[in-house]
Amino acid sequence: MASRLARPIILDPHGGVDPCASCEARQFSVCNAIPDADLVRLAAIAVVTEAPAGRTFIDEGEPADGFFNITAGRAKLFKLLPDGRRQITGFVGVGHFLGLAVSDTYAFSAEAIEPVRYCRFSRSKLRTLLDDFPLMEKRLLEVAANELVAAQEQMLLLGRKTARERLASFLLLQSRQGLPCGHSRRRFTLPMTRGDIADYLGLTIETVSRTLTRLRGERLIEVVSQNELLILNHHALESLAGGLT
Amino acid sequence: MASRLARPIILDPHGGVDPCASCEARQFSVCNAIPDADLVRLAAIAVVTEAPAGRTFIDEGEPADGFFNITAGRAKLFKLLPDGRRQITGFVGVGHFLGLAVSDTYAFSAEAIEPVRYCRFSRSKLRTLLDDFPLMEKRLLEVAANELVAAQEQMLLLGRKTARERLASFLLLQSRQGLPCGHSRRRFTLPMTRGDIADYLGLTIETVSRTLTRLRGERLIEVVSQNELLILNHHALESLAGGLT
DNA sequence: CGAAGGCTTTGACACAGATCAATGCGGGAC
DNA sequence: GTCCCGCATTGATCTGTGTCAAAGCCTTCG
Repeated sequence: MASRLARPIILDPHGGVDPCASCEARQFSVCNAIPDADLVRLAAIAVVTEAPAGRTFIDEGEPADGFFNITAGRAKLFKLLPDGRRQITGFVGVGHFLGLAVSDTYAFSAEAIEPVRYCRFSRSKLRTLLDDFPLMEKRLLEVAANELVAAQEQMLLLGRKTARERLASFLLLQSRQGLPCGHSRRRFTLPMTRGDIADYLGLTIETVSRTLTRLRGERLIEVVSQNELLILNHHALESLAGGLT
Repeated sequence: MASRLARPIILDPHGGVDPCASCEARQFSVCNAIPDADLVRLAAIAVVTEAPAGRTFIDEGEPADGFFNITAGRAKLFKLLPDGRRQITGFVGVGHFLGLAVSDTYAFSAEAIEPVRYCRFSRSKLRTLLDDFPLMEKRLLEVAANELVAAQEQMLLLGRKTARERLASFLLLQSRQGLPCGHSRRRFTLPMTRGDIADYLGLTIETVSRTLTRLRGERLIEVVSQNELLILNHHALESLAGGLT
């Protein structure tokens, strides 16, 4: 992961290779709605930026002057209450588009979990681009609709599932979202801390830890290392996640 | 309300008045993206339907062959777990567009709270219409983005707020969404039952009831009748909803 | 009018998960 | 190696909210 980020950034506005054409995130992103021939236009308005792990690169409440497209690494999105209580609303990775909200301030914050690289688009320039490429707007609508479905699923989890059910749901989600290539999907990495998991599931660190221990005791999972995990009984985990027992 | 619904439906595919042109929901809806001159096309593909209070008119998991646009009444959207636990993901009213999800089955169910009237569009016909009116697609994207923001706010509520904070947030939301005309915004109606409120806030009926009683005791609200409510101390309610104390 | 049934309120008690408090562990600096 | 230091685990206890149970109170309907 770190080695991928260590490569020099190849954005070069004054000619040379078109960075968007060689972007490895393009296939996962709404950018793929822009035809190859027009990628220069996309590249012209994209500002590539990097954020080290732990850096907050979107601040809830700040003026929302830009949109973001993650091209490397993973980040967490969250909202805070004044006393510090935190709800993580999602973990996002390569290809994820951020900042859709039609509002003048960001509705959430974003913090890099791993070193992150992203393209930043100004609101007005993206607007113009979208007007010229309605297909991209269609893709954005698709993406938004899918996120809405995921958000409703998460509301069900937060409002009605028990701690065990939440963990089961979360682990299955992570196993599905695991790095697209490599890893058998039964074995995968959790790039986030227990605290992040707790804030995503509406629990405390201790409950997450205890629940994982219990799932391990029941032979549903195996905790290979602190952030590597193996699913032993996929079927039982699915039942649990679905609310049976 | 009932009298409004008792009016005859004026949809008449073989000529006569254009029903969409005279639709009172149009101003609140994405339909307003269709220019007046083309409303006939919209009317041609809309099937007007009514559902009495209590009727479930969208079933989670069923093939998603249609999209819906509410033109009268209020409905609740929800997801169920196999053992009956229910999470209400939202209350929707006039102008609300349902069924965005890019999936072949519905991700949630919808049930009328009051008598509801809606326009139903088949997936393919709406697709064609959207291709011809990109402005409507833009409006849909806006709507979806706003719903996403609301969904994230609800995740914060469900994952991190206390019962009192949830009720305060809910009451303020309802006072804002109260019927656009009439009512002073301090006084408003709750068209849903305590059970619905509980399932929306991730609580039980008893906790909702007790918490309302307590807020009443603290003179933050007044419960005029079972489903009519008056906000006495808006400021204190805002603080509570925001997580202060 | 009075009976009936559904919704709401109130009370007593239970429990899942939070809080408080050690202790354990693993990876980086040197 | 070994000293840190942050994260994770485990234990003991507490508590907000759930559960169970019993009234209360509208609204409908005969």
